[in-house]
Amino acid sequence: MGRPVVTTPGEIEQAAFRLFAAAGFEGTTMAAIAAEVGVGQRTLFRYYPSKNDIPWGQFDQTLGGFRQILDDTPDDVPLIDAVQQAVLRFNEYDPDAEPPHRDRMRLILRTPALQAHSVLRYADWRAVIAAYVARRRGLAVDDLFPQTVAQVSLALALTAYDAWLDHPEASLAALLEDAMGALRDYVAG
Amino acid sequence: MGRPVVTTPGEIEQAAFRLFAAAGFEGTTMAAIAAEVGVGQRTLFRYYPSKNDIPWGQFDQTLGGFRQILDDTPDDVPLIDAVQQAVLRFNEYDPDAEPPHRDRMRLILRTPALQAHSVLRYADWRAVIAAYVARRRGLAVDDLFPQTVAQVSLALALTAYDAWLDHPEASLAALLEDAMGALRDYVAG
DNA sequence: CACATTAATGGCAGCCAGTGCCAGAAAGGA
DNA sequence: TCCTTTCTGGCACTGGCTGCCATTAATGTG
Repeated sequence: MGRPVVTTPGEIEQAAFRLFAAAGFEGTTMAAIAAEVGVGQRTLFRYYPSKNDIPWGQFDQTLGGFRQILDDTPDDVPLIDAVQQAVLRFNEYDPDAEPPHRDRMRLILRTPALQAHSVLRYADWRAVIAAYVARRRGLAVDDLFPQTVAQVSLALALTAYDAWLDHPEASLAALLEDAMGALRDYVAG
Repeated sequence: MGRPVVTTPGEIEQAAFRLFAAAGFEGTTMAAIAAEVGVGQRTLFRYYPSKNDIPWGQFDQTLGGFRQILDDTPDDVPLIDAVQQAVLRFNEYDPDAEPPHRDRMRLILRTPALQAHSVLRYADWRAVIAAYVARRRGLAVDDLFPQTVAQVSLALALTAYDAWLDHPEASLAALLEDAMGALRDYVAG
């Protein structure tokens, strides 16, 4: 029971993106978003801990799915393929869900304040990979190997995403493969 | 000519680190730092564009040296070795300069606000690597290969630094090598 | 020796994100 | 009807940061 909620994270997100599109991220104040939603500014901060978190939406909850994808992978799949495939599948979207996803990622990857804030979000994403790699190899999560794989996986994903923003005609999946290919070339010499 | 300056970036840095050590980064206000230096708060912001930039000190100027190291590398050195060696040399410090360097890096890598802010600084560092790789391979800086190498190099450096904070007995150089070794293992399968 | 010119200082007012506090609103249950 | 629960939103406040501008302290120049 108790007083019913007056809005939803989704509603806030939509209102916010509307304003971001019009005035940019920096040019949009929390007061303006609150007004657009028709809610008190104080309430806004109960739905999103910071302005920087709004573009990320429900990212945290999707990490469970990411973990699931990895756990569903048979252990006889080579580690690098397991991780690579999981990253690919985690970033698959319906064709009609792609344009908004791209807008969201453009905002996140090209707005300095969000670019900075993102590393705090990526940390959880990396932890999922590190935990999986540690289990597969019988290591501790903090060991150098799992940590390296997690960091490198993020590096590849970021590179692919960034290229995707400049080349919308290419598929994100293909770019992720290309980035992995570049890494193999680099290491092979 | 004109009015002489009343302080230096170095003096500010020292005062700031003194306060950070006592009250933590978040617990130290710009007003407190200004008072410690004996300077107006407004002046502080002319020396450092933001509180987050103080721990980075003169990092920007060191990038010239990084570029130099790469440019001085003979082109017949395999690309991966050239980059790896440059990263190693860029992070070499006198034995007596190491403890403060470690404190600085601990602050940067373990304080969320600084961790976030750092990506904006890393961007310049990555650009140095990307530019070098692009030249060596006759590619554009924006191409996937140079960007991937730059991102991955940063991933390795961050992994090594993070491990270094937990294992002061190990040398940073050794950890960088280990991270590279982990990457080779990972890619080799 | 005045007197410009130049360049840095620092105070002040103000913006914006974010927080603690608390009174009040709106639901369900006894 | 009253009580409990839960969410709301206003208010005051902190802290980073900026624009504006008068002031200060140097270095020329006549």
